[in-house]
Amino acid sequence: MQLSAKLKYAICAMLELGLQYRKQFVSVTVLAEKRNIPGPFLEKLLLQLKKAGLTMSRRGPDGGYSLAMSPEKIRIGDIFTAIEGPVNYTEGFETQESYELVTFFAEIEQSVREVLNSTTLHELCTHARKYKKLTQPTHSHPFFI
Amino acid sequence: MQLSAKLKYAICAMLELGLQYRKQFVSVTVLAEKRNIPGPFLEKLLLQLKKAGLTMSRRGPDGGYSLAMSPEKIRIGDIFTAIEGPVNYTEGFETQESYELVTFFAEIEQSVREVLNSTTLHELCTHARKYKKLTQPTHSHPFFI
DNA sequence: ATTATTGCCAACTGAATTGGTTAGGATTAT
DNA sequence: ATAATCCTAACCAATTCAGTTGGCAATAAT
Repeated sequence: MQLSAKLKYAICAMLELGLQYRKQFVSVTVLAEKRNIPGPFLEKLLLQLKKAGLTMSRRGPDGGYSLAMSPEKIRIGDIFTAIEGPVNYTEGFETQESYELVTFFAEIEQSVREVLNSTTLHELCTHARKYKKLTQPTHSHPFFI
Repeated sequence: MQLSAKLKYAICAMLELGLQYRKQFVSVTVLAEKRNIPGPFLEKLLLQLKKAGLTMSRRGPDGGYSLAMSPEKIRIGDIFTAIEGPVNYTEGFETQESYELVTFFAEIEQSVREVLNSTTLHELCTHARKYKKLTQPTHSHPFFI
């Protein structure tokens, strides 16, 4: 039971866009190289995220993608939903003489939703920045080379 | 983001076996008809559940499947794992220059595990019995036909 | 105006997975 | 013996996954 590559790529890309928020548009090529994602594939994902209202874009030189809103307003669950469709655990049980399970799985579904919606992209970015500081602490200053 | 038919079938079947626990072995055919699942397909699932140690079986006339242990000891997560493999949300992030996300998704993974492991098959059976009583309350006694 | 740079869009592809079926063999109660 | 059952392997069509290819549309800089 693993996450799809699609979803992982999407989350990586959104994280990177979150870290670059309000700086400039990031081109697909740069994003793809930075996070080691196949370019044309990432392109489709960013477009999908755009249609879901999570990213925006500009064409032409120095164009690229950016978040459509501040990282505080984007939850991990939003990315999930944009890529994999809405969480729906109950569908299908009705047809199998197992109505009992519908109400039950509705609860599990709700729990999963809460887990995915309990974290924003902003928190993920904070986590990532802290991580970066920990792993690359000695940023040598030009004077001390 | 839906559950696979496989998983739904497996849970329906396990629920039915839970309701019949300690009564008799239930044949694949009967189970399949009762829960409206394609027979040969269900057969494979029950075998898979057996290999995971959740069901046991007996061949020959009056043979069939039964739970390998009491419903109290079987968690929904166990059925998930038997069918879909272990929950693993972190794999793949290491290779994408996104180590930051590993620790993060390990937490989400843990939350999902807890949700799935917080309920036993026994509770599901209790829920189902209650549901049955509510929907089929007037079980007409032979004397009063 | 031209050109280079970007995003946008549709079609295609190979491999894997899903959701099954078919056919036959092994075991066991009667 | 035989009928009922599980066990095993092979097969199948359709869909999804994980991409690639190729061309069009917009835009900034010259």
